[in-house]
Amino acid sequence: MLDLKRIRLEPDLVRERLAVRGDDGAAGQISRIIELDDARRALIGEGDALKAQRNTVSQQIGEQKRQGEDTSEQLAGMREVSDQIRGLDGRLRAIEAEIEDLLLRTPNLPDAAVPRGGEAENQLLREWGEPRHFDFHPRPHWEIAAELGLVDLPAGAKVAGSGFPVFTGMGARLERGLINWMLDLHTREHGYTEISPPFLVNAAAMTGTGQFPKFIEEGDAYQIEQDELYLIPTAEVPVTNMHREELLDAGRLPITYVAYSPCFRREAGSAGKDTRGLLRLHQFDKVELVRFERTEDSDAAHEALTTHAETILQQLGLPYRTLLLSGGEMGFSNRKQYDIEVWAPGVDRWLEVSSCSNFGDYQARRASIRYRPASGGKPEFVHTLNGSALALPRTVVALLENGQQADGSVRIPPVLEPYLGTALLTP
RNA sequence: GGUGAGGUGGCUGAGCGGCCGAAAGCGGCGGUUUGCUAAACCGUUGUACGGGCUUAAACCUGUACCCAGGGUUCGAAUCCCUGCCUCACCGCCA
Repeated sequence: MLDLKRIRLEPDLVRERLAVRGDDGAAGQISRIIELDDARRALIGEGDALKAQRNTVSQQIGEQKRQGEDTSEQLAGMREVSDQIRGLDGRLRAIEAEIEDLLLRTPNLPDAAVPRGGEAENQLLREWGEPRHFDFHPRPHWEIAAELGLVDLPAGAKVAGSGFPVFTGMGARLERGLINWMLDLHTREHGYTEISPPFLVNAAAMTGTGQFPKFIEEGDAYQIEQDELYLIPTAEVPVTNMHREELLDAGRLPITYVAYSPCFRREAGSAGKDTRGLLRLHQFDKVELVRFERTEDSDAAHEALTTHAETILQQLGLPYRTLLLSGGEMGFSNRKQYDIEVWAPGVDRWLEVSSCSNFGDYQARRASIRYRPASGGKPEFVHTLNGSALALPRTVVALLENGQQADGSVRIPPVLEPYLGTALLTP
C-alpha cells in the first residue's frame, strides 16, 4: 500500500502518478483519504492530551493512596476522563479502519518509465528468435495434443470441470520435465533457493501481496470457506508472505526464491475468452521467481529477473518478445511490469508466458517486510519482485506449435531430452 | 479431536497492579587498543503514530505497543474472558 504520509505531503504527485493507470476513481479516493487523515490527526491530538493527563493524575493517586489520603474526588474525575478516552478511541478506530480499507484498494504508483495509456501504449522492448517458416499449415496445439495423446480435456471436465486439464502419458511427463528443468536451471545457474510452498493460504497472505480485498470480491479466488483458506493464484503469495512481519538482516539480502506450484484462478470475468485448448485454465502449473531486495537494488534486480525468465525461452529456442506494460495494463500492486510473450504459430498469436514485476515497497508495506540497513540505521521496507519463469501451459502450447512437423510428430528442444528421454513426440 | 505448557524488543530470556519501554546476555552501531584480523574493554542501541523546531536531518516532546480482541481498575506486560498460534504428549491418519 501507499505511504499515508506521502499522500499527505505530496497529494498532487500521487494523483498524477495514479492517473497513468487511467483509473478515474483513484483521485477521489486520495482526497477522501486526506480528509480522513485530517480527522484522524485531530482525534489523536485530543486523545493523547487526555491520556497524558490520565497518566499524570493516576500516578498522583498512587502516591496519595500510599500516604493514606482521600482520593475519591480524583477517582471520579478520572473515571470521567477514561470514558472520554474510550469514546475518542472508538471514533479513531473507525476512521483508521476506513483509511486502511481505502489504502488497501489504492493501487501502486507506476514508475516514471511507465507509459500512460492502455494496450496500444505497451512498449516493445526487444524481440528474440525468428518465427519459423512452415511449408505446411501449422496446426493449433489442441489438435496436436489430442493426436499425440498428451492432454485429455474431456477427462478433466468430467472430474472437475472445464479449465482443469488432465495431462496424460508424455504430456504429463512434459509438464514434470519442464518443471524440473526450470527449477534446476534457476537454482543451478541463477542462484535461487528452491521453495515448495503451501498451495492454500490465509486471508492475511492474500492481502499482503495485494490480491485482497479486490481479487476476492471480484470472485477470482477459490476459497475453502470452512477453514477460511484460499487456493493460491500464484506461488508469489505464499513465498512472498514467508517473511511477512519480519525485520530482515541486511546481510541476508537479496533473498531469491524459486518455487513450483499449481495456480488456481476462477477467471470470473473472462467467460468466453481464450477458451480453446490450454490458453486459459482454472488450474495450471507455474515456476515462479521471487526476490527481496534493498531499495537501491530493485531496478537492477528487475532486469536480472526478467533475463532469467527469458533464458528459459532462449534455451527452448522459442521466439518471444518482451514488453514494458503501460499504466492501464499493469497489475494492481506493480510499480513496473514486463510481460514476455511467446510466439505460437498454430493459433497465430503472441501468448503471455511471463510477467516480471517490481513492486517497490508496495507489498512490503502491506505485509510489513523490512530490513535494517548495514549502517545500522532505521528499518526500511524491502522491495519485492517476482516473475513467472515460466507459466507451463502456454509454454507447452508454444513447444507443440513451434516444434510440430508435417508428419504430425513434435521435435523436443535438446535441453529437455534428458528430462523426457526422447527428442521426438510421436503418436 | 483430547490434555498440558507457553506466546515479552533484531535474537535468547527475566519480570511484584503504579518505581516497567521493560533486567541480563547475544547481535548491531560508535570508539579505545592493534602492523592487519581476531580478542578484550568503554559507550551506545526498540517500533509506530501525533505535536514542536527545521529546507531536511538531528533534536525536543506526547501517546501507544510485551500474540490479537474484549473486560476489570483512577492505573494492566502483570488480573479475568474469547480467539489465534507454537511446543509436548495421547488419539486418528497419508
